[in-house]
Amino acid sequence: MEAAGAFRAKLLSWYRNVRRDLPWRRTPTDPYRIWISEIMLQQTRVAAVIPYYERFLSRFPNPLSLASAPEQDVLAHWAGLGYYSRARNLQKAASQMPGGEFPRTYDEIRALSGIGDYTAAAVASIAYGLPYAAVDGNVLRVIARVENDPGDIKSPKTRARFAAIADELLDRDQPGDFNQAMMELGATVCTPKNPTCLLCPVREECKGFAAGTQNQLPIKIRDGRTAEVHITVVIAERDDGALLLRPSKQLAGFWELPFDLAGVRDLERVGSFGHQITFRKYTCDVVRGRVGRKVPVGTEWVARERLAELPLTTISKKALRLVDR
DNA sequence: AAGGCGGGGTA
DNA sequence: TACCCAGCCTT
Repeated sequence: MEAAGAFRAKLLSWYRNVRRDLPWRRTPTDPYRIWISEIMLQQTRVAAVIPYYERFLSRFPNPLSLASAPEQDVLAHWAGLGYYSRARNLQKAASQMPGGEFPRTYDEIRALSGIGDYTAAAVASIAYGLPYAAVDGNVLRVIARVENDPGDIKSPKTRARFAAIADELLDRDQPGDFNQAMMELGATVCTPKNPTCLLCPVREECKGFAAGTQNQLPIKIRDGRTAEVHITVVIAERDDGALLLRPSKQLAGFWELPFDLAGVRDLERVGSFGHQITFRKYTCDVVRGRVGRKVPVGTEWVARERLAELPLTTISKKALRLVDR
């Protein structure tokens, strides 16, 4: 099975077994109720939301009742949840629905006040089965680990890359369950600290687990601070002198020695060095090893003669300098 | 691209 | 204490 297919199948099967019984999961086709739950869940834990959810919905059961209520009344039902602009936007959005009819397309949903990319995708996929990947903090973390991608998740570039990956992984036949499964995984297994990888349904397709880097992912660079990243650079040389390389994800157009690579045999430690680039401080261990007849995905053998013509990243050059070539 | 917006749980 | 959380909006 294709890699994304295996990932989907395992994740969804796991989700059906372990999914928590949450109030909003009992009315999965009601866009209004899903919307309310998604807004409440923004930056707010499930446990904190539950008591508010039922209370709010019995007082404001549909868009019309919400739109016509006094703002004070809406705020009173929100008091304690925080981020009160959410409540104001909720009411504003309700008044943006003609006749109290909840919009039926992603673009219309996305245009409502207080709804961004994440919430629009969540509501569209869960309530209507539309194929949009919902990418929240959980999903960013899961993808960083599954892909073993050290990109800074604060940067729009990285987010765009992760969103594209989420879109590829998405199960287009059951996008709602898939999105919830990704978030459930992030919330219960692939947690920020001490993820329980031994209980993870997609451990075998996780490059971060294979490389042992899951605990330092995702990378989140903070203001004025540098993130320390530890990588293991692999030098694999073929008998004819060809070197195992891959295109760099960070530095488009450049090639690099693979690092944090699974499935390398006969490891021999070569040395280590430090490298600082913008806000990232790398500690690089360098190893020499052998790979199987089939090279790891994304890598390829590059003949010695071609090496001089290729732009190599500085980290790769420093690593190669450590061996006698 | 950066800052503001709440409150609570967790290591 | 610091981080983190089913983010979004404004500047």
